[in-house]
Amino acid sequence: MEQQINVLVIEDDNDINQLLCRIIKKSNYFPQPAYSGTEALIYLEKKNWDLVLLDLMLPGMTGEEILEKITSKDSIPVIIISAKSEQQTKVKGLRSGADDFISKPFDVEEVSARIDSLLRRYKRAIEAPKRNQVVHKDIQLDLDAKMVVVNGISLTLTVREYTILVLLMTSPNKVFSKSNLFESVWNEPFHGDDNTVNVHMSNLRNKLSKANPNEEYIETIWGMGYRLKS
Amino acid sequence: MEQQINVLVIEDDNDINQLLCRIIKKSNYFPQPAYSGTEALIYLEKKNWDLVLLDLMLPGMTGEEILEKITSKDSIPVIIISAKSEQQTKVKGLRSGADDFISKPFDVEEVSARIDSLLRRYKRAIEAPKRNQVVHKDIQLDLDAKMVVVNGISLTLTVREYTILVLLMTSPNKVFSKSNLFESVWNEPFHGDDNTVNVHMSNLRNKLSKANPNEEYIETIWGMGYRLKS
DNA sequence: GAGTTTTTTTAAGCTTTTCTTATGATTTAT
DNA sequence: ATAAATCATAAGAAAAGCTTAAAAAAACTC
Repeated sequence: MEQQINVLVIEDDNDINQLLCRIIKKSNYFPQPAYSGTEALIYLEKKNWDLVLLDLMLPGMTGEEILEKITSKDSIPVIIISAKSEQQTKVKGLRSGADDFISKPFDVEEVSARIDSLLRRYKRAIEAPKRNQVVHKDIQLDLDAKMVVVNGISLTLTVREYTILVLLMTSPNKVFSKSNLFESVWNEPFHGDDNTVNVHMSNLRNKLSKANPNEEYIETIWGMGYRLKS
Repeated sequence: MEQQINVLVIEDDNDINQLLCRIIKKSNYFPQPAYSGTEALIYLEKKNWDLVLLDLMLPGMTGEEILEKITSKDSIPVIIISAKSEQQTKVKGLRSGADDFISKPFDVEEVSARIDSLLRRYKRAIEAPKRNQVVHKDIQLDLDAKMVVVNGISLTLTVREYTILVLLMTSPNKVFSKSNLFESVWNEPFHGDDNTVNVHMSNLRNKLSKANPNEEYIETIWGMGYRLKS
């Protein structure tokens, strides 16, 4: 479920507005043109915007006023796009809360790159920190919560079972010999005639198949060890 | 306790580097000059930087390589400051992860404004999740007042109990091992056979359940640690 | 420095997990 | 086909981990 990214383009010149909208659409964002300050305000109220492109010379309301409205309320990223190219205007714009300032005439590629760059940083900011998850078939393994969900059912595994499952799931194709497994999970050398690993495997399989009887997750490779069944 | 803001200035020209450092100092940030790519890498390892100013033409290592190193690891904001002013270079820089691109010769005020603007957004990003109120079930935790209210009843916790509760509540899903907990709360290495954490947990649970006998807040994950019960 | 509070240690009882053992099943080799 | 090797599973003993109370030690308070 991808979130759509909305960009408000506030620019009275029809051609330039269209051009900007085209740039935005090409990057797979969703542009909304606004041709006056007052129109812009209506849109600003209505939606949650991810980015505003703002011309400074506008009918109805100056760009500076709009900028103030935006920055006083939210922290929506703003890029000013303006024909006023004096240093003073630039500095003032940036200091009043704009994130970038592009002078007209602008280079299409640069505008696109600056939009992407700003959204990249903004998205990183609002994105919830990603969960540390590993998935195989319908097994979901959360490494922070140390939680295992199979077929929608939450399992309570013991440490050994959990550690074995993590090991298998982080190398889904590898065959783990008993020696392998033992030394990784127990952190001590393996002495051949040991049934311990087998028992834990059996218990783990048992719990997994109780959560989903129609699926096999762990494969026995005779004489070699175990592996996730793919 | 104000956090100092560190800015790494990677620029081989001595005069320009000094000028940039002066701009930064004037805004009350802490500049660190680096005069080559290799020198920059050393600094990058050593500290947590809030911003990097990066010249593209460098001895030892190109700016592009440094940019890649930075963006591949962290998300430190980067402003490129370069004499290469072709559109292509700009776009490429921005697309490879830079947040801004300033062409030489630059205007001092504009550089300063762009630095402030970027840091403004960056700080907002990292400070946003730092709320002073944390809530879980009917536990309200005020980090400023260091007060805990459960079920409407104010609790008096000891420092240890309080710190443990804060830790649990700031990562509601995470399982904290005793080692985890001990090292976070006590700030010293954990030696396995220690019952201290257990005792504090018991006391904390005791106080919590006195405030609300009908609710369980802390879950024991056998052999793994503790976690907030959700 | 005596009294109070907090923290740590100790120890006993309890719960859960782990390991061992035993037996039966399955696969491979001859 | 039969023996040998390897694996699966159940059950119970042993070990490890957790809880809690209470005492000892340490850290504050006045």
